[in-house]
Amino acid sequence: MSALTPKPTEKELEILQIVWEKEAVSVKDVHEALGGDVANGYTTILKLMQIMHEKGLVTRQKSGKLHLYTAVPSLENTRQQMLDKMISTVFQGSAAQLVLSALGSNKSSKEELQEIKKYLEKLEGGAS
Amino acid sequence: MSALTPKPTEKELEILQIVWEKEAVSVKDVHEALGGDVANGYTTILKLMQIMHEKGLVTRQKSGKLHLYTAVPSLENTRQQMLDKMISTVFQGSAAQLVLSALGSNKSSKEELQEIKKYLEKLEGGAS
DNA sequence: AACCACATACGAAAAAATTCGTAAAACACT
DNA sequence: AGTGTTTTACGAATTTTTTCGTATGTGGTT
Repeated sequence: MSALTPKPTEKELEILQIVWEKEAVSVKDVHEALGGDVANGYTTILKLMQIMHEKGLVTRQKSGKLHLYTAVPSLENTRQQMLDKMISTVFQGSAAQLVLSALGSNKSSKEELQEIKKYLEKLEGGAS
Repeated sequence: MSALTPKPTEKELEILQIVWEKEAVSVKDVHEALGGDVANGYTTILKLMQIMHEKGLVTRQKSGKLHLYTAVPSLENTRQQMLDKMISTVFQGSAAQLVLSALGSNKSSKEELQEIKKYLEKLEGGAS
């Protein structure tokens, strides 16, 4: 087991998205990526990122006069955590049901469906 | 456009789970299903359900001295909404990626994987 | 060093979500 | 009608999350 990071709040997740995309980002980067002052005040984003730092959701390092932030939890882990929770809360614990629902909305291309099928076949070869 | 129900909060979602399972439930039912007083005070659940009623997440009808609650948003719609949001926030908009993640970590049974495969084949016949 | 632009720190307010104590109402039974 | 039990109503406190104003710091330029 590792020292887990707390579950990000909704706004924190928005910020993490940007941080994941770009590896190391300034507050300004995030603020702009989220739509600038129209959407959020600069100090609002700053404060959020400071809190995220306190919580251990991001690390940061000085670069000149500004801070560059990096995500601590990986995108994959976060995805997994969120999926698990969703599966247990609205899919009766069945990952398969979630998959069927996700496929059902018809947002995947033929190529993607192919890829999924290939992956399924790979799975069938190995684990239970 | 229809008058949508607001997005349920986390606790509200816990309650909705019970309501979905049982069609029409009393506060007592929900309270017990969620673990009784150990987990939540009775009036806490009651209050939450009253708020959900105000918000339009549930309807209710009197039955003797108590109220029986029914969910307004369907389980399917809620699932879809939650999936869509999750896909857009942590899966770069790709349902296929979500599917791969959900299959990857997990223990879906061989039978479930088969079912998914079958469904995929059905999909390939139709949509793009 | 004085100034300016930009970045951070801090504190506190506002908003949202959760919890619960207390009182009133509804029904059942005597 | 009176008493007891269950259920609801209401108000308020608490906690969590989000927002932002103001002050302070930092580095570059003159």
